[in-house]
Amino acid sequence: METLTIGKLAKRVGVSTDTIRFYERCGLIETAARSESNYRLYSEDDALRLRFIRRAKSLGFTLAEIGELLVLSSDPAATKADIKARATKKIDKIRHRIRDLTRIQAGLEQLVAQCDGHGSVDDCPILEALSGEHAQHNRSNH
Amino acid sequence: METLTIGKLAKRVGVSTDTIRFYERCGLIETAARSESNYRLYSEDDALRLRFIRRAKSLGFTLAEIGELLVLSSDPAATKADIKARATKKIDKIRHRIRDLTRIQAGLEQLVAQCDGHGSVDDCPILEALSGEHAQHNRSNH
DNA sequence: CTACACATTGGACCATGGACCATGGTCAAG
DNA sequence: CTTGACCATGGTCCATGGTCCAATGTGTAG
Repeated sequence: METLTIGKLAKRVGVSTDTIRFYERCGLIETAARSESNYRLYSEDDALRLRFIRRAKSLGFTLAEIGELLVLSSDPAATKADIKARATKKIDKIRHRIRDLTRIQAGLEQLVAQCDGHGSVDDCPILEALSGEHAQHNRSNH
Repeated sequence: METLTIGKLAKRVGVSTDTIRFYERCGLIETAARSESNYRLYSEDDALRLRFIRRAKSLGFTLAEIGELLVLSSDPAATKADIKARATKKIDKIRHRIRDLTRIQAGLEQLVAQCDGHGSVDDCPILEALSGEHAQHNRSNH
């Protein structure tokens, strides 16, 4: 089996060497084997694992969630239902976030629609709305 | 004019005293006047300004952006177009973020749809997709 | 042999928006 | 006078996902 130094692995996968060491510190990848001169040695399996992380990240999973997925993926007692539940939960979170953003967008659009965009800011309807003429635009989100 | 200590102001507006001091450090609110005993002293105007910040935040503006809005709002040379441009730019950013999230959501939904949710993770289509059937011709297993 | 590229470590730093802490001064009530 | 609530400062810490750094060792090409 071909062994890779951290730099080769990084290039092959498309991440930085710092990122690989960071993932190792986080426990996302196992502590690598070492050469005589204490260099980390990797295999193609490690490249696969890093690509897995990259793809999961692009689907919105956090590193912590990816860690869970990786644990499950090598747990003989884990079920497809476990994985599916994680993905479904993530979808729910994203849906929620989209709803929040959509509400915010609507609020801003309403303000923008009220502003003709001419003249000084003295009577800007956007600023007036923020200054709280009608002070009860309640329930902040985060 | 009634003067408020930081605690009273915080309660009135619904933020913490830490938050008010933090905003002062950031330059979002002016350095407060001080009492003989070095206590910060605030007026109703400060309460208005803090509420402005609270509302703008709930509309998705960052503190830096809110700072700009506040500068514009007291700049005689500023125009409604300036404010409107800020709001429109923010809408664009939000729209973009929503598009990203929607794409991610669609990707996840597609994966979830492929998984029947029964049995061990050995042949989980979600994990298989993340493991990169696209990127690698060689699916070694043993 | 001499460069130069690459590897190692631990730690500091980035943005964001505050929360929390210790230590010490101030103020009002009882 | 004492107690407890409030205020001051400057500092650290949180999550997130890394990046950058210095000092030092190693591998390789010319």
